[in-house]
This record gives sequence, C-alpha cells and structure tokens, in this order.
Amino acid sequence: MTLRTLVGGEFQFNSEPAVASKLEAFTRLSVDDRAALARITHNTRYVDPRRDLVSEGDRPRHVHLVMDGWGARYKSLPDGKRQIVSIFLPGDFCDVNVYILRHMDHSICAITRMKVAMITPEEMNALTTERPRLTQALWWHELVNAAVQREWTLNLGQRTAYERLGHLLVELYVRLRAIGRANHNRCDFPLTQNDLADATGLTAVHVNRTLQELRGDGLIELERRQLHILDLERLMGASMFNPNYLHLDHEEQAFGRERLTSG
Amino acid sequence: MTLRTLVGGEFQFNSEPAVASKLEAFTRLSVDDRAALARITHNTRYVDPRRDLVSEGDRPRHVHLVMDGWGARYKSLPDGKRQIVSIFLPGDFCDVNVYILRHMDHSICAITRMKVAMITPEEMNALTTERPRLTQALWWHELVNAAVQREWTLNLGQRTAYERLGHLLVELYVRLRAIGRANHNRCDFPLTQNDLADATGLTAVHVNRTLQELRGDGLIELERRQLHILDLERLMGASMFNPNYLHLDHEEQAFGRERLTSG
DNA sequence: CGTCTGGTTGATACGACTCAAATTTGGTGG
DNA sequence: CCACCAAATTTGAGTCGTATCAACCAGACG
Repeated sequence: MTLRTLVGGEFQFNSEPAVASKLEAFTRLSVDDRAALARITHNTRYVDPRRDLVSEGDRPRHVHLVMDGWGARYKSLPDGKRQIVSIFLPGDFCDVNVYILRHMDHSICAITRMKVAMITPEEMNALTTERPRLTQALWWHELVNAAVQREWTLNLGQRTAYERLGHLLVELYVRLRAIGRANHNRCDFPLTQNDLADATGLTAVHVNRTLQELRGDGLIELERRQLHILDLERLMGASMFNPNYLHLDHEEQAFGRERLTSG
Repeated sequence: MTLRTLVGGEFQFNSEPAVASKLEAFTRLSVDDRAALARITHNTRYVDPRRDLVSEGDRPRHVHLVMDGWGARYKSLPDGKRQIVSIFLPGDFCDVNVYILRHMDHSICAITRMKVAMITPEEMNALTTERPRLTQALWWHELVNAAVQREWTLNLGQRTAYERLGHLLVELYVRLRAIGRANHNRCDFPLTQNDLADATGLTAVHVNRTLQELRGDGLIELERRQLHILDLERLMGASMFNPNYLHLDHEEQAFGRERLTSG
C-alpha cells in the first residue's frame, strides 16, 4: 500500500507553487516577487501524456514553465535513436530566453499530464527589469540546469549501467524533495523502463535487468509508478552521487527541510 | 606539409579578437560594444598546458574568457574516471555569471598554453546594464553552450564510437571556422588521443583504432596536431552531424564566410 | 643518451545489445 | 464484474562492441 493510494491523488507535501519552492532553494522571495511570479503564470495549458509540447525546428515563442506534472526534453537521430537529455519537474523553466534563438534544436514532451505556463518574451523582460532578486534566481536556475546537463554527460560517459540508473533515481528524488514533492525516501515516479532507457543510453531490456539488481541489493523498491529508496546513503555511494552539482547549498537554509542523507 | 608549418606559428586566418568574432555570429557589434569588450579583457593571465585554471570546489571569483588557446572543462569520479564535458576555444566564456554559485562543480584545465581574461562580477554587471546588445549576445552564447552540452549528451548516449569521434571532429572544426581559425577543412587540433577518450567516454586504445578506421575510410587525416577533413560532407553524414544546435543561423549573415559543406 | 609522453598493436574478457517470446498490468467497454 | 487489448515488464539465448591488459615503438626533451 503506497502513500499515494492513501491520499488518493497528488503526491504533494506542501501547497505552495512549485516555482516559488524551487527558486527559494536559492534565495528567499519577497511578497512582491511571489506576486510577480503569480502574474506571469496565469496563461496556462494542459498537455496530455506522451504528447509533444515543443518540436525540434519550431520557432520558439514563449518561455514554458512547468506548473505540474513531469516532462522530458529529447533529441532524435536520423537512424531513429532517441536520447532524453533532461527531465522537467514542477517548477522548472524550459529555457529562459529561448526566443533569442531562431529554431528549437530539440523537442519537449509530456511524461504525465502536464500543466504548463506560457510566458511571453515581454513578460520575461518586464520581470528581469523590475525584479532583480527574481532575475538573480533565474540565473541561478539556468546555471543549475547547465550543471545538471554536465552531470548527465558524466553519467553517460563514465558510469556503468548500474551506477547510471542509481544516479538518475537519486537525482530525481533529491530534486523532487527540494520542491516538497517527496519525503521519507518515497516519491511518484512516472518514468517507464523505456523512458529510463532513453535517458541513460541503455536498452529497455538492460534497464529491466539492472533495476532487478538494484532491487536485489536492497537499494530500491519501484512499482506502480512509485519509487521507494530503501537506503539512500548506500544508493548514493553505489552510484557515486555527489549533490554538489544541484547547488542547493546557497543560503544558510541549505537542505533546510531535511538533511540530505537522513529521513 | 601542413599550413601551420608554412606560416610557422599561430593558425589564425583573421586578426580580430576571437570574442568579437564569436559573438558576431549572432549579431553585428557596434564600435562601442567592441570597445566595451576590449575594456573588460584587459586583465589577462597565461595558463600552461595541462594546468588547472579552476578546480572543483573553488569559490568562483571571476568570469573567465578564453582569449587564445584551447581548454577543457572536466569532472572526475571518486574511482578515478574522468569525463571532459566541454572544450573551450578562443572567444568562449567559461560560465557567464558563475559567481552566483557558491562552489564550482567541475574543473577547467588548459589543453594548450592558454591566454584568459579575468572579468570581475562588477565589470560583468556594468556590461549588462550599459550594453543591451552585448547582453543579448551573452545570452545567445549561454544558450548555445547549453545546446552543445545537450548534443554531447546525445553523442555519448546514442552514437557508436565511430560516429562519436566523427561528430566531435566536425563540431570542433565548425566552431573553429566560425571564429576564423579554420579553413579549407583544416585546423589546429591539439587534443591527444587520451583527451579524445576522456571526451567521448571511450578508452584511448579504442580511440586509436577508431581514428584508424576514419582514416582508412578516407574521411580525415590527423597528425602532428593538425586535422584535415578530407570529405566534410561524408563525415557529417557518417556521424549524423546536424549543425542546427550551434545556432549559427541567426542573422542573414548565416555562415557568411563560407557555406557549411563547401570549401 | 635515458626517460617520458603519446601512439600503435595483439590477445582476451565482459558488459550491454539483439531478437524473440512470454507474462503482467492497466485501461476500456460490454 | 468480466473480456479484451495495448502497453509495459520480464525472461532466455546468442552476439558484438568496447574494455582490459600487456607490450612495443617513435619522437621530444633534458
């Protein structure tokens, strides 16, 4: 019996908007900052699971902000291969300032049903001229995104299948916890084994066998779209997970809600 | 006999500073913009080959800008494995705005002897408040960096050794050409086979054999730190190289100097 | 000269892939 | 509530790409 079935729906531990939750990992926001965030997230839309929100080649018109649900950024090759290059969680911006570019070089799809805010370039510009604190927070957001992308490069280049998968699970758990959507080593986990394969550069078959190894070693439980990390510390060790690249240590409030390897 | 030995030194086709060259792939700069760039690049320093310029864990104090030479950003794992996650060429900034972060999550080293400008946060701030065009260009620079990082993720996740190496060679050639440091399918190429291994997630032995395949297929010549791409179009095809992610198509001047697959 | 770094070669091992099929799960409609 | 179907997961057998280990060679350097 999982927590999710007990509460019967959204697996959410705090009710504040995920964006604010995410940016506050960097700096405390003022009432006005929060109001400004609320203002630009009024124009929203829903995307069905497995549907593209943005396609490679599109001309970018908005900055997208994930309000709820999971998404993925992916690139495809002419021979049909596909690589998921990032996972979007609630509170994530999909490329601040994309509209500077002529064409998208990748696609973005929904993993679960997703609620996204569509922010115009004008709204973004207004934000960055009027709200320096938020602007700083957006820069932090982009720097962290870049750091995550580098860590994925390292993950694909140097870690074994076992380590890669373990690392990805820990990263997603820690990121979810930072926005109040995970706790006690449990979280929603809507990625299929196929998605995991596309994200780790493995085949689905090998992902399946490797997950069984992780289960067999007593590190995780994963079923019915719920992840339970049985021993976070050991899983971090086994996957050589070092949380520094998430840069959650900015103000004194670092890991404020919970220490990283406890709870 | 290579061009380099003929000119006896720097393999450079134009004399304007690489930064300006690079940013002008995005937008034409005014005289004042160029002056502002020149002003912030006065404080320079030299780094010897194979020396670290920045180390993981450091507190960032400056924005670094590569004036000349090649560098690499890399991450290491506790088991000793190492992944090069980016290559820096002349004109590249190493993380606009890094100083927002507490600690570096990676290291940066010189590949060749490198000349770098050290820019203070104050200088960067002045630039972004006084020179909107340059600020826009810096955003473009960062968006392109992010796109390159995603392409590397794709490269490591989905391409074979042969494709991976081919792709990397083409990328570096195209990037060099965009700053006027390559032409006629030739360029300086100071990376060792060890470096290539660290960048592609392969072993040096396998890089060696794969380069021999590329040579055997009549695609490249590579010796004495000089790369000659014998058939760019075929190499691009063989490595599934699509230049869209470099976003060199901004203004009408796209690929102004030379069409991408000719010359 | 000897030493070192970078490049090359050969033999062998193994991690991950491929192909193919069976089983389970979740959703849908009767 | 059950029958049905598609999607997701699981299992097995055989193959292949890349790693590993161990030499050896060439040129650069002090």
